[in-house]
Amino acid sequence: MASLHDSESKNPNSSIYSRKDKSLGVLCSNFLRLYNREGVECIGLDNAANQLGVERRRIYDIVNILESVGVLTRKAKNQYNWKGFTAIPLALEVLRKKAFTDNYKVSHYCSFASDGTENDSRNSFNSSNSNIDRNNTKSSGSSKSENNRKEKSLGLLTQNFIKLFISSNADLISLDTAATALLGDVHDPTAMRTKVRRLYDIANVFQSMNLLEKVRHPESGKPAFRWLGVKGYPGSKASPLDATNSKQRAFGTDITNSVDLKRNHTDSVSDWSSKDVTVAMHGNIDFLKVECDENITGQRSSKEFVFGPFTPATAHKVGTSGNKKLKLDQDWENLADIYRPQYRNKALIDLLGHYSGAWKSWYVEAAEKKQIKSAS
DNA sequence: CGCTCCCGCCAATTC
DNA sequence: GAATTGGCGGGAGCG
Repeated sequence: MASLHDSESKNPNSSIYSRKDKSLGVLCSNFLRLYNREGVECIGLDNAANQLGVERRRIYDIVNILESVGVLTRKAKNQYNWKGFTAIPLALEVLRKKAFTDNYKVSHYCSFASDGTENDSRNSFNSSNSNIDRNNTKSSGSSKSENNRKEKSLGLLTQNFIKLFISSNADLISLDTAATALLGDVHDPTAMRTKVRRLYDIANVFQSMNLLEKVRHPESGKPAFRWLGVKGYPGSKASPLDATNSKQRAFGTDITNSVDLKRNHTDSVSDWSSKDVTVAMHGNIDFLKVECDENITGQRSSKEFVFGPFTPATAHKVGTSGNKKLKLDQDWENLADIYRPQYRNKALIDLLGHYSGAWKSWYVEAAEKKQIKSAS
């Protein structure tokens, strides 16, 4: 039904081109919509670029950001594994811990209380290694920072940006502030501009995922961002924007049982991730069904799971659980081909808005699942 | 006119 | 040495 194929006439010359239609945020939404559905496990960059109708370069942006929050993981050249949103909590939890371990002194930066305490030129923030899974610190010899490239990667920046939020008690952070903090010192206007540009990119995709919210700062009136993290709206038990059809499965069983009005920024993440999620993840596996067959142990039986609102409108039921995943890849490609979203497609845009809303309501729903349950 | 941030050049990395 | 990745910032769109 209301699918998004380009039903209308082909609309030859896309009349109204808007820069916005090409934003990373929109692209991210499309990307998510395209891959966040059951059965998806591997993503080919070429395919993605084609389906989404953008150059490869943009895919890298999206993928890098998504990877830094666990939604994807690199599998091989041109290949990524889809982990899904269920992986976000854990990723955030890890970040939170890391942030503490590394002892981010964000507040320090946020308040602009500068004092030249750091001992070296460019500072800590970036260099705070991200994932040193390699315990063998080959820090031998030159600390020359040859790995400069890596340190400046979008992925790392993304994680640091997040850390900034979850490890500080600042509710609102402007990109300038963030950039300043992330840059450590460096009073270089050029570096600053570049950093801010990147932050805009990140902020856009996070906004599309509803992890971040852009608001106007009360006084200054300047734009700033608020970290929503995994629990969308804290205090507001508010009205789920039109609970997009009831079909949505309320997210596993008990995932968010602690949501509530914690309203404490510091653990906004843990609310969703730490305890509950952990439990949920171990508790009912079927809850996270997106994974790669490779290492799957086999039975996990039925229960096709659809993650929240991004449920494909026309999803074909996998029904018989999955052994057929082998050729799923192929099917997927074909199927995707049919859709072929186009930015110019007005209908698509609308639809995306719809999904965005759905995603939002999903949060609310998760937060109130208890009530919902008793609602009957 | 200043905030956003798309676009794609081209260097670093990886096959 | 070709193909992938992806930093980077010019400069255009938009409010």
